[in-house]
Amino acid sequence: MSIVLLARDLGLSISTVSRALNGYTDVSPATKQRIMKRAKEIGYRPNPGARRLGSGKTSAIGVILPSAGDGVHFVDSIYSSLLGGASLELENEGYHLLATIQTRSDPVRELSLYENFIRGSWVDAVLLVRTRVNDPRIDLARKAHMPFVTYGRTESPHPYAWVDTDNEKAFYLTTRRQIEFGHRQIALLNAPLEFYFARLREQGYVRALTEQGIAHDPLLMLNGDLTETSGYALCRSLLLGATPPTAILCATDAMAIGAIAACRERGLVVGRDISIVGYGNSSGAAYCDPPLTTVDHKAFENGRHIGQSVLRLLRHELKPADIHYLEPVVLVPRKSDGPPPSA
Amino acid sequence: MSIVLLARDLGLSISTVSRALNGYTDVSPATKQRIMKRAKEIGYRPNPGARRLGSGKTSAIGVILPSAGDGVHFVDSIYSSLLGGASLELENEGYHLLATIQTRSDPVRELSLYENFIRGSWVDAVLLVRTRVNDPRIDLARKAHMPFVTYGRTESPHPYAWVDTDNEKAFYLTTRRQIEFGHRQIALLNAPLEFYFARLREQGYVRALTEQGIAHDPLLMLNGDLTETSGYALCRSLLLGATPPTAILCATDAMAIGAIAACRERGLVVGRDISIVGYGNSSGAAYCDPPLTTVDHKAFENGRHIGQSVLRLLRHELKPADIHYLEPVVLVPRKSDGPPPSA
DNA sequence: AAATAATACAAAAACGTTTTGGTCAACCGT
DNA sequence: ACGGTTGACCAAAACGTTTTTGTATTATTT
Repeated sequence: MSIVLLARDLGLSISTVSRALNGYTDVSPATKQRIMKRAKEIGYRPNPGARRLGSGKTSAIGVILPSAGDGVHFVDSIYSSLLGGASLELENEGYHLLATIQTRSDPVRELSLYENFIRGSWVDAVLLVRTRVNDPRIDLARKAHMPFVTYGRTESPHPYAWVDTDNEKAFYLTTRRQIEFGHRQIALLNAPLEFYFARLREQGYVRALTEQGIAHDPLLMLNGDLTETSGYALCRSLLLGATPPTAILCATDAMAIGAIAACRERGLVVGRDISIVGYGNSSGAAYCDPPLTTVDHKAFENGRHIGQSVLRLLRHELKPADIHYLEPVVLVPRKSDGPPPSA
Repeated sequence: MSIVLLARDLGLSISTVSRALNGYTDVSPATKQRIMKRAKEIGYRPNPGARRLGSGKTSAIGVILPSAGDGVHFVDSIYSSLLGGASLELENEGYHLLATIQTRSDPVRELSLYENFIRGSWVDAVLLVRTRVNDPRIDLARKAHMPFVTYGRTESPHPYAWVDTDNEKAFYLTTRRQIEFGHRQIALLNAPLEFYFARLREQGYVRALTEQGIAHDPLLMLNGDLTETSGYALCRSLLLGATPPTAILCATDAMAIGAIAACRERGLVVGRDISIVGYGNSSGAAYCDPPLTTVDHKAFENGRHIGQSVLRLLRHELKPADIHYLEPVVLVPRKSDGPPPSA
């Protein structure tokens, strides 16, 4: 099965066969054809280990998947779609994803896992998802000269390749929508602000409010993890407060579903007495009661862009500084929001 | 960084260093200590490619993740928890998951992806999840002498290592619960019967009915994919039928949520007018309206068992025939089911 | 005290590629 | 007809481990 046998079988040297298979030009088209044909017949597959040793290339892309929340043992569906898209693009070019699933969110351990991937030369590139405002992973990869693409931006002085969804716009749009409905007390159930996407969402939210001359109220800007449980708890505390909001924007559909449950518990009819908006357009969003107004952020498409970006990086087609993609979001209006009860 | 440099630095031969690092006994404890210490200081990490080439071991475990449904671009959260658990166990021993995410369910492509993993010697073992009644992956792995662990059983004449949840029991219990509530028209919204778990669930369902002298009605046994959309459509068609069921058992919580939406649309109050039961105890199940009665199948725990089983297989501690683990399920009673309206 | 066994280390081969640095012949322009 | 270029191929080195086999030295047995 080895290239040695294949070369012997063809009466050619190992190097010629290797170069033919790797698309070098110093092999005549006829010979190349012959090699390709025989390789397929014989079922030859280069040994990844040997290839790795010979060329230093691993054909693997490393990624560490964050869990959805603290103590929660599953990956946010956003990331599974994202990885699906990336995987699709990468598989086509013979790359595989080397994935570790983090069962608890732990930045320190996450970094050490990436360090292992990078320093141990396990991979040709890494995917950095769910970027933080100051993300040590960026520096780690940069210093090790390991190509990387991030999903989400960060505050780095150096240029880097990123793919992102327009989080700022998304929350600008949903906030504005609530304002136009007549809401003035609009709450934001956000992710922790250490994540850059959370900061962008807050910016979009604040911008919409400011534009309309509404002061943003810190008491209405809460942070939690991305789960239903968190959405429920946060919403509950808001409703029990002195001046409960008339609209609540959530960082994920899951949070929104939790928030809806909290409202229901208080006897509020969501969409009439109070507006709830999600984010992500998850599969469940259309089927909750009422159907959830949300934002489609096209995770799968983003994943494809990430995959393509990695490939361009590895082929040296573009420099990191020239690889940026901001996916536009689309608002998915459904029944969970509307004018405030007073209007 | 190479072992050569490390050996030279220590004034020892490469082989001694290698053997010390790999836990062989023909190195004196003192020397071993010295080597370990220096290796840590110097930050030595064996090159995975070279190790792979030298030993034939890859330190990678291959898995292909199925998407939740047709045309759906995300991984069922069951599998992400499962992989989280497996990953946890495997990382401890220095193994990584080599994962491909299937964005559409395509058994042929799935098989070819596994073939690539196996024949191309990318991995030391594979994880076969969501087994089919007749699963060609089993034969593929067996014939290639590739160690494997399945999640879910199958109809294979040969012994193999498996981990599974007690699907039969789960649906026996939920069906029985409905019968005890007084239901007689109980529908089953199942996964396609090509999946072995779907068959087991049907068996549990039928057993409970038969035990109580109730004939199972083929018209009440429907199959779909595992999404909300499918649950909605299937439930809708049941409700529009001649004799609508008074209770509906669903293969996933997502399907149940879809089913609840369909009931709501018809003006039925779930938990009072009709019973709906899910499966999986997903994070959303507790927050839908009404909170969903479901079955906790401990995907994360199962994943840990899978990881441990793989390790045992690779260490030759146990033979495949001796690795079986059936996780007990626990019913999670909530508010979505109860006595039928007539009672 | 000699024979045997155990211990601790080392030399060298093997793993299967890619890459480097050629060689040789045919073709080119002048 | 001659140096220079190009096209097609090859030999050998390199990659960094593990594994196999070998060899002193020391300990144990009889």
